[in-house]
Amino acid sequence: MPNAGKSAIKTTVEDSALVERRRAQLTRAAIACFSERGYHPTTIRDVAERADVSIGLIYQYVGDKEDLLFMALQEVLDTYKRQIPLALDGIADPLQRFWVAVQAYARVNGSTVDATVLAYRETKSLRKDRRNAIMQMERDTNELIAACVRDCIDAKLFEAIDVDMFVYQIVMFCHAWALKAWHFAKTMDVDTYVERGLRLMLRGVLTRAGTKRMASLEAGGRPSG
Amino acid sequence: MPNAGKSAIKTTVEDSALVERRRAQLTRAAIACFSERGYHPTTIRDVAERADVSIGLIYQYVGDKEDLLFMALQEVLDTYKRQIPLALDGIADPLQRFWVAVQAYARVNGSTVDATVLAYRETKSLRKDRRNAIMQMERDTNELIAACVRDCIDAKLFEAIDVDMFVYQIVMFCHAWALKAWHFAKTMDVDTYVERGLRLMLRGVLTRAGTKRMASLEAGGRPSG
Amino acid sequence: MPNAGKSAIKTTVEDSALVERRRAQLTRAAIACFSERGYHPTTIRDVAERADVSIGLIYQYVGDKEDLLFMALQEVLDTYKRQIPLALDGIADPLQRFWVAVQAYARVNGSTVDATVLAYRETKSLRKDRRNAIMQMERDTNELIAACVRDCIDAKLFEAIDVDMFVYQIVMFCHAWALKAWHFAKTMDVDTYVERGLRLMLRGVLTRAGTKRMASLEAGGRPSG
Amino acid sequence: MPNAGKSAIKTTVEDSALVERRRAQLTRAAIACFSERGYHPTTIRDVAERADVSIGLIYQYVGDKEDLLFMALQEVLDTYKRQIPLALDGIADPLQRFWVAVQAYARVNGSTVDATVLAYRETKSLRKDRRNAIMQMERDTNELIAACVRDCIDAKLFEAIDVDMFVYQIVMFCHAWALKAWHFAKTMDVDTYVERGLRLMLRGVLTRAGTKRMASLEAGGRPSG
DNA sequence: TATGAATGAGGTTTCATTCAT
DNA sequence: AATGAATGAAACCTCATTCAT
Repeated sequence: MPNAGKSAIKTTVEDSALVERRRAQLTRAAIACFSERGYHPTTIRDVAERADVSIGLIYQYVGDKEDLLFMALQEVLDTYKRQIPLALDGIADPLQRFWVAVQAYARVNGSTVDATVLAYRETKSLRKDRRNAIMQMERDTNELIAACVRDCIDAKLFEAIDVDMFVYQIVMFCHAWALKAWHFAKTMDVDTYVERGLRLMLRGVLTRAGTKRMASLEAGGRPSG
Repeated sequence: MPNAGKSAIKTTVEDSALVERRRAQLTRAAIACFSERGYHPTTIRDVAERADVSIGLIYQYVGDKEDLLFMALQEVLDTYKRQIPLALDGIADPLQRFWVAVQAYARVNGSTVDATVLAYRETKSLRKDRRNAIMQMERDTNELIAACVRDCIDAKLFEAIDVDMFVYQIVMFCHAWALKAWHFAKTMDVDTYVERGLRLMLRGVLTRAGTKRMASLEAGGRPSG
Repeated sequence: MPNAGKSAIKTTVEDSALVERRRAQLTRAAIACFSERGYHPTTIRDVAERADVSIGLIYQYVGDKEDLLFMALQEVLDTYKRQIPLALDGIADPLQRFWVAVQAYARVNGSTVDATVLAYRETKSLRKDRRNAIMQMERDTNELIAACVRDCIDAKLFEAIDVDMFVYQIVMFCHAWALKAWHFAKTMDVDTYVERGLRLMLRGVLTRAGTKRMASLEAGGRPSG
Repeated sequence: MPNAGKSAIKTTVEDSALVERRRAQLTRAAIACFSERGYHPTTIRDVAERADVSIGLIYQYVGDKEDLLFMALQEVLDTYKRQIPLALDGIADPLQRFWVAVQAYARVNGSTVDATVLAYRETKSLRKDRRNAIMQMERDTNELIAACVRDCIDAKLFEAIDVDMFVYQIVMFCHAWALKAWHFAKTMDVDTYVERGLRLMLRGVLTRAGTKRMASLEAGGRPSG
């Protein structure tokens, strides 16, 4: 069940299916606009035009402009929470699960570079309670990866490393693709980025067993793009 | 020489020492305001009050509000460029130089968390040419660290790793301290953060010689606070 | 025949009994809303919710928002025109008729303080022709009292006073109960107010015969609450 | 010292003489606009144009639109508090003082009919605390007249009547000139109105001594326009 | 050089009214 | 006949910028 925080936002419309649909429409438009120009410079009129609705309509589904930002950020964070489990589905090997999870994370990043940057830029523009809600969603996502790391350690594929720190390094590494797109995007694609990056990060993390397993996975073909 | 971009910004004042002094004053105020509330929500009046000058005065040293942002971001980026060489001064051992450089970088971060976040949030609010100038400053700083890495490789203390990727991982790791302060700052201080983080990142990077050298450095006492 | 101004208001509904019923329902809601918050701050939605109908329905019985105000004010003024004759029914003595008429007037006031204030506040919000219609209704009501006064003069119970002025003083006195409710309502009820006020106003108006008649009425018991 | 309540209103302008002057200018414009069309239908632009200033300027001397209303109502009420003492200056005879006070009250009314109506219509549009402040000002003014009444009673010129009630009847009588201008203004001027009205109201209030004094005053010429 | 009052374009938000269902 | 989602004009208010002193 995505969108746990849908609760708070005001609407004057009663048909809840319609509310769902319109909100999705507005969220899409908001992400596009905010990503392009930033939250503050974007006007409600911009969002209305992008969503191809009237200005008035927006205020039937949303209390104020900040709600649009909240919806946008929720959607961005939610995408991770949806995509990672999806990518993991059916995969059993811990090392492969780890790799696939990171790859999924980075791919979401890669496909929505602007949205990721948006999350970095504008989370602070939210009221405190909403900022906390967004941060909790981020923690939830990180936990998906942390679980994979712990499984690798339990399976003796990873050394007994500092999990929290390692997860954050991985997450930051993924975000870096978006945040420093102007540096990386010119020279490689996301999958190459993940490949090169993980290879570097795993050097000191894989056990001997882990290294072997990795080799066999590569022989069998790691899931690529 | 700080303020490489001195060129562009308009002023009606002729005494260039005065311009220098006022600009520094305004930059300080701007960094404080923008860090606190963000660029767009901050008003010129806010900056004027923080700098304890009149609104009119600002426009004698600055063409428009964006100039203040540019000056602020320049100053933030400049701090790295000043602090890292300062910290390296007098140190010869490549491994120690590397460590000290990263530490200096992270410490600047730690002492100006808000300013670092500011750079992430608001660089996009600049006009293209200025955005490029800021990004170039970031590349220059990264190069300071890259040089240390290459020296370590040349000295056979580091394996022949992917330098560019490694530097970015380190830089992102440092920034993470500011960007994810809400996660880390509760549980440790910057130096501990650097310690734990680098230890993890260096696991697969140090050569056998590098590992030994590291041990001896630790015995002799790594530079602390 | 209430609703003399039935003419003007637009409707798309043909069943005239239904129109009557719905209009009454809307008028009640409008009086309540407008009294509470004033005409302009009240929204059509407010009225719709109070009347427990949809917004769209309102526009099937009413041309625009101003119609609601007109209906509301008509209803308020109409109440006087209905209540005074009702109270006078069966009473023959001129002095008692006068007293009862004033009392009835004041009681309507007392029971609908907000509505009376509404009439004072918002009559000006009407278009000229409607404003005139409302003022005519007020004159009609005043005439009901003026007739009582003239009867008292003809019966030598009142001196030959300035009738017009006297009627206005009485009417204003009654309205004052509503307009200055914050002053009077704390210390007495309407009937006491009328009692104290009329006693004062009649001091110089009653003839010797009038004074005697008053005394005998009081002995026999004036109609109270 | 008029305008005890000037305190609360926000301004960004420091020169307090200028604030005083601008506020007076805005208040004049506000009274004119609000009287003409009512508070809600009047736009800030209307006031700005009437005062011949920019919209922005208004918000340097006033926090919001409601402040304009408050200032306007204060000014209206203040006029009474200034004019009555002015008219009483130098007059000693209690009966004449009473007459002159009522006359002054009614004249203010007469010269600012719209403003008086404004006070009736729009006091409710104020926030509670300000509404109270305005009502207190009204009570203060009433007290000026009440004092005259009490002096007349003490001097045995008035019977020992219900002072509070009498004062309210007089005040309402004066207001009626404005509130029912459409009725009275056609047939007489204010002074005639006061003359006819007071003559009626005083019939039962004057003592025998009071009646004599009144006659002698009239012989000597009551203060007219 | 320094000040701060003045300007007005433009942003967010509301709400009377319409109209397809 | 009844509903309520959709519209968009127009209101309030902010704030970057100017300019007379």
